[in-house]
Order: sequence, then C-alpha cells, then structure tokens
Amino acid sequence: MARSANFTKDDFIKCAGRLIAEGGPDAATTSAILQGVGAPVGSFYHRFASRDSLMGELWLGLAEDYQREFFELLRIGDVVSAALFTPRWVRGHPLEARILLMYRREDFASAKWPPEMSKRAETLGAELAAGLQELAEKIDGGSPADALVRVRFALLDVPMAAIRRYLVKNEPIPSLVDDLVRECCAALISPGEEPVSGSR
Amino acid sequence: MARSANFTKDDFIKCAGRLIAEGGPDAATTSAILQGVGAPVGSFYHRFASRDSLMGELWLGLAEDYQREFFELLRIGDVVSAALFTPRWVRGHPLEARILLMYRREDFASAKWPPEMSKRAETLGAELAAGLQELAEKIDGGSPADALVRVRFALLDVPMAAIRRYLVKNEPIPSLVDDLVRECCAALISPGEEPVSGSR
DNA sequence: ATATTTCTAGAACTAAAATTCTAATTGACG
DNA sequence: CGTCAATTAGAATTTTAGTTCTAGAAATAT
Repeated sequence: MARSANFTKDDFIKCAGRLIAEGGPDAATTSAILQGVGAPVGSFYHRFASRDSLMGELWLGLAEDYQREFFELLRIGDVVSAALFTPRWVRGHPLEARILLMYRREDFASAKWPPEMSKRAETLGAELAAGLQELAEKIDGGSPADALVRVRFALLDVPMAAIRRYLVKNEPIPSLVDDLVRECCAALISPGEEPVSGSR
Repeated sequence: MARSANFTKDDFIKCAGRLIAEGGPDAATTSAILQGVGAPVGSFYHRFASRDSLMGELWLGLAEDYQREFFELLRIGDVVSAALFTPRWVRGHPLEARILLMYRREDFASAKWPPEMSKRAETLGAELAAGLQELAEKIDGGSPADALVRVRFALLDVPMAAIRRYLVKNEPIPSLVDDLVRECCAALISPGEEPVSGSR
C-alpha cells in the first residue's frame, strides 16, 4: 500500500541505547542517533514525535522488563533471592543495566514526556510500591511504614548500591557483591522461615 | 587602587548552589545565576574562566568539606559511627547534601574542568581510597581486596543508598535510616572489639 | 499506468546557552 | 585633578541541539 521502510523504530532505539551506554543520556543527541543509524532527520521524526518520546520508549521498555522479572521473583517469595535479582540482572544484561541503572529517570526526560508515557511510568511505580507493600506485611519490622522502608531498602537500594561502582567502571560484577547483598538482606529482614542459604 | 567590587565570587557560587539544590545542575545556567545575583555577564566572566570553573569550585568545596569531616571520624576509628556519618551530615547540611550527594561529579563538569581542579578531585579520591585501605587492614574480610570493597560498601555505599530517597523527595532523614545503616554495618564488618551500641 | 500513501531527504528555522568583546565607570593614589 | 587598574555593562557572536517543512521517491492496489 506504500513505500517500504529503510529503518525501524527499533533501529533508532537500539542506537540511542548504545550511545547512552557509552556516554550517558546526553550523548544520545538526535544527530548522533541519526548518524549512527545512517538515516536522515525526516525518517526520525516520521516515527517519533520528539527526542523525548524516543527516550521515553527506551527507558520504559527497559524498566518494564526489569520490573517484570523482579516481580516474578517476588511472587515466589524468597526475600534473599529477590535481593540478589539486581546483580544477576546486571550480569545478564550489561548494556541495558548501564542504561537503566546508572541514570535517573529525569536524565531521560527533559521534564516533558508525552503524558501517555508519564502514565506508564506512574503505573510502574505504583505496581512496585504495591508489590513491596505486600511483602512488607509478611515480615515484622516495626510499624507497617517502617517495614516497607526496610523491604525497599533491602531489596532495591542496597543491591543497587552494591553494583553501581562496577556499572560506572564498566566492569563485571564480582561474586563478592552477592555476599554483601545477602548479608545485608539477612540482617535487615527478620528471618520469616528461611535461613540464609545461598541460591545463586 | 581601583574600583570596589559589587559582587564576590562567593555570591555567584552560593547562588549556583541554591539553583542546583532546587533544580539540579542544569538549572544553574549562567543566565539564571546572573539573574539571581543581579549581575551582568561581564562581572561573572571577570571572576570565572567559565561556567565549568564555577561548578568545579562549588563541587570541590563541598566534597572537601564532606570528606574532611568524614576523615576526622575515621581517625577515631569507630566503624559504625563512621557509617552513620553520612545521614548525620545530611541532616546538618540539607542544602549542601542535595548538591553534593544527589548528582554525579560529571553532572557538574561537561567533561572539561580546568586541569588544576581535576587534580584536586583526583587527590580527594586518592585520599579517600587510602583512608579506607587503612581501615580495611584492621578488619578481617577475606582477601585484602575484598576487605576494602567491604569497608567502602559499609561506610559509604550503604549510607548513601539509605539517604538518597529522602534527598530526592526533599524530606528529612528519619531515624530509621540510622538503624538500617547500623544493622548493615554490623553485619558487614566483623566486630573488631566494639559491639553494636547506638551512638546517635 | 496512475493514484495513493508511506517513507526518505535534507535544507532551513528556532531556541537556548555559553562566551567574547569593547566601552564605560569608579575609586584610590600620586 | 588626572591616571590607572579593577570592575561593571550589556550588545553581539558562536555553538549546539532540536525541530519544522516542503519536495520527491517508492511500493502497492486499482
């Protein structure tokens, strides 16, 4: 029904991802992306409303992948292995990790994502909060509010902190990181029923 | 010997700091700073070689303050109270903390600080590494390399992770944070001699 | 073959930020 | 009081990134 395309949306998204993994979000300028793909501007704006729009799709895609996998583990219920998810994910997705985990969401949006994307991001955040909440109710960690803080810290903040340095230096995550995460997790979450036997 | 100044370097640095605390490094554009201070461009470039130069002075000043205080604690030697330093510093310096701890150094330098400043930053990093190294030798945490990772994680990474959320939301740091840091620290660093008695 | 629609092309436009440059002030000092 | 250096002043330039716009090319259905 019409001319066939030389490029796909994904060509642009992939290229932007590569540029970001190498040099951060600022390195993914429209012209750098264009040059990387070998496409003219027109072909870019034919597919994306704006650069922010591309950045949004890229970030949301990765964040949704990451969170979906994390939730699968959460369902199973083992707290420690949920805490170990992040280092494992980073090992399995080194490029994606450098994009998703080294920067803040704001670095991907000059404050103006299309509203549809802001909604998606909001949903993601709400789901995560709900999942953690549910888990928090199962442990005893002082008040319910405190238990939530505790769970979020043990399952997300500490693992992130443990991997960040390696992400920044672009080095593989040593297995010592898992030990550190495990030890913190055990200390932070009072043992429901399972002792601290290693999973990975 | 000459005309008296209407502004000081510090006027510009303070104003930039305020802007960054409110809206991040990108909010501290030269024109925003100029407007905040009420000065014309000429007066700015009379004092600073470039915007990067101003950002460098601002960042280095804060980093040096932070690190100096941290080292005073390190000398004393109590590991747990060193780990609790960061939340304490954030409580005492909320504005400075938002500038120093919410962003990466690169956010303050578009890749090009004057070499003198890069040197200062390098020195800071080396001093920190040396201090941690010294401490690492006193604890038993596997190989010497592992002990260093462990100490850095317990004294810096974990406390940072514990406060970041509150920094971002611009909320006061709850005392629960100290508990979490303390618990992790105790779990990570094998007790030299002191048990886990609370200090703050 | 031609009409229709999608896609390619890239020159031109816009906007924002950093920086330069030249001229004018101003205050202390001889 | 006139000179000199530090400082103020701000218009103008440069740079860089994002975006718009108009024209043309290509695939497919009729």
